[in-house]
Amino acid sequence: MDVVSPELNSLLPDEIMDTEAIAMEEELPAEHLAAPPQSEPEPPQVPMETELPEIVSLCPATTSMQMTSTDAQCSTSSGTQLLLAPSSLISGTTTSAKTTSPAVTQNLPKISSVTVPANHQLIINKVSGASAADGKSPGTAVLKPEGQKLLVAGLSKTGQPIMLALPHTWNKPATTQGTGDAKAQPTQIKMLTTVGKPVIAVSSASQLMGSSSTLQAQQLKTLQTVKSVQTVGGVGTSQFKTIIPFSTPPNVQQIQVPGSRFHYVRLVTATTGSSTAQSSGSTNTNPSIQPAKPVMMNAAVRMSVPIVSAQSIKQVVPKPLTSAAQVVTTSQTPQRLIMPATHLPQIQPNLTNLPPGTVLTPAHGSGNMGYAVLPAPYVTQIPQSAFVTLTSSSTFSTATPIQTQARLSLNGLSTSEATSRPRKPCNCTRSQCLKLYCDCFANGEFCNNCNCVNCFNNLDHESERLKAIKSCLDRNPVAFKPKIGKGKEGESDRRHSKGCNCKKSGCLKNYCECYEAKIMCSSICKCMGCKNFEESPERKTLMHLADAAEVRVQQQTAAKTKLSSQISDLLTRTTPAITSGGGKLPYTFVTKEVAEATCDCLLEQAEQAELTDQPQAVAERLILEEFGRCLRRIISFAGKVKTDCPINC
DNA sequence: GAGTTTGAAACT
DNA sequence: CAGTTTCAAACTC
Repeated sequence: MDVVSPELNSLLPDEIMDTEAIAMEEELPAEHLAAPPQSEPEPPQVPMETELPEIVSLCPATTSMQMTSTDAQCSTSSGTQLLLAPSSLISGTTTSAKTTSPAVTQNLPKISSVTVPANHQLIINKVSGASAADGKSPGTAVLKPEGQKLLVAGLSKTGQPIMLALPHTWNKPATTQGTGDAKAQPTQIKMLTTVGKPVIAVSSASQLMGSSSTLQAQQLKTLQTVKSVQTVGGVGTSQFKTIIPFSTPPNVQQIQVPGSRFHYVRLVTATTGSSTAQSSGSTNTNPSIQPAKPVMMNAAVRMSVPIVSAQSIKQVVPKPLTSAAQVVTTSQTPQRLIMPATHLPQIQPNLTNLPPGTVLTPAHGSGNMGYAVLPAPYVTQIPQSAFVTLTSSSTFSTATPIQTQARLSLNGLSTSEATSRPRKPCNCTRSQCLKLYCDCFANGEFCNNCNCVNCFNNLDHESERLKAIKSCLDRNPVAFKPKIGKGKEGESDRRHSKGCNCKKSGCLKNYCECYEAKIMCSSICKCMGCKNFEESPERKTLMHLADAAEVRVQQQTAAKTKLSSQISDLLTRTTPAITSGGGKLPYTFVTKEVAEATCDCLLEQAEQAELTDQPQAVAERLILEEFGRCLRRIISFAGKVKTDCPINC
């Protein structure tokens, strides 16, 4: 299957390919492709992943606000409810409408009907003129050619909104195809739903918003957690890339590489009408024009980002994005974006002030797109206070002022992982950390504080890294997917996706990926002499030992913590008594002269004791008492010095 | 810390 | 797809 259309390939870094969606589609059994009754329970199929390929997207608020009527929807084969609008775009075919959430349906136009094929693909063809519902293309909803916007939204069974917003330009052929003909090359929007998971596709902000581009920033308030979406692309192609438009201009797009944990942020300049994205399935003959466009999105900021209801989307209050930096936040997530609109001359010098590793990719052709690709782990690795200034050299030649300082606080899984469970530093020496041997690379993270040699797994070597990612994905499209995921129903909750291949370790050492993941080997393992199964006495023994060791470690840690706390408390309580005005005493108060004077005092005391024929014990006591007095005098003097000289001198 | 063992990844 | 090599982590001493 052609995963990435030529136009998106030209638009995005090479490595941005959706393996997860591919796998997802491949994993979907046939029964899931058939349309079940709406009331049918959730299909049992569970993707072999623990990390749900949810997607964070920013859905333009005005997309739904532009809608004027209500209740346009249909259902997918998986039971997902879809909402299609506006009705003027669609002339009906077969699928019956279903009721959906008022939050979603409000302000949406009615449509007569639309067909969602049993393969979970919603195909909307733009056909000029009258209805195309001539039966020649079953399962196809027909768009009118006016370039109108289409919103596909709905609710999953869990009530989460599913939205697909399309720019009006989507029903034009992609500019990247050059000779594309809108009529001959109908736009197809392929929507892949995943069992029980909401789907969101977000259109290009610039395309959607038109003159309302200033509203884009507010749209950032909407964060959607999404399962899988494929959008854009032409006939026979599937797009699984994720670009989430933030605004225009500038546009900030999150790009998710499904199957991996790379999160990208792309800042894109405004696209003009001439360079507006046009989707088509035909070949890309003009890659220079690359507008922001909606693409497949996936996960990784996943899990922790809650789904925002369609109502929330509509409640976003448009507010012009002016020169002042705006902090766009969502009440439901800590994610935010600061986007000051500053004029070009002020920006260009900032190119030299970018944080290390920031990648600026020259704009293509038309020059209206410049972007930076920042893997989210990098975002999480840089200080939160760091601002990333992104722009494009070619952008400077345009009339559109661009300066985007984006501070992304991705509060997703990767962030928490990065902060709470920092990856063990790698020690790669020969792989340049660009092969899956490297744990950092394999987990989609940059090397950070590692001990590697000749490391290329950083933004200084972004091009090499991207090539390596692509190479890995070529070899194995799911190379960046978690290996440990859910097994089939009735099996263990977690299991290795490929199974191990151990021969000598008995699968009871960390050489074994199953054992390392603290899971038992399964039927798909090809190991020899496996002892990593439920009833294995060796395994039980090891588990007990490991548990005991863990308890010991925890106890030791607790003891250390308690001791440290006690010491700290003691110092806190005693410090005021030995200081003057708080703070530390001058650290140079024990000078050579002071020490000599102290020793003289002690010797004098010793001589006194000797002269008076005191017993040794008494002599020692007298000396110690003298020492105590000396110390008190020293401390007292030091305190006075500190008072006279606030700076430690 | 150096050397060995191990199995996944990469290569052929 | 199987066999071999490479690689880095796990392990041992």
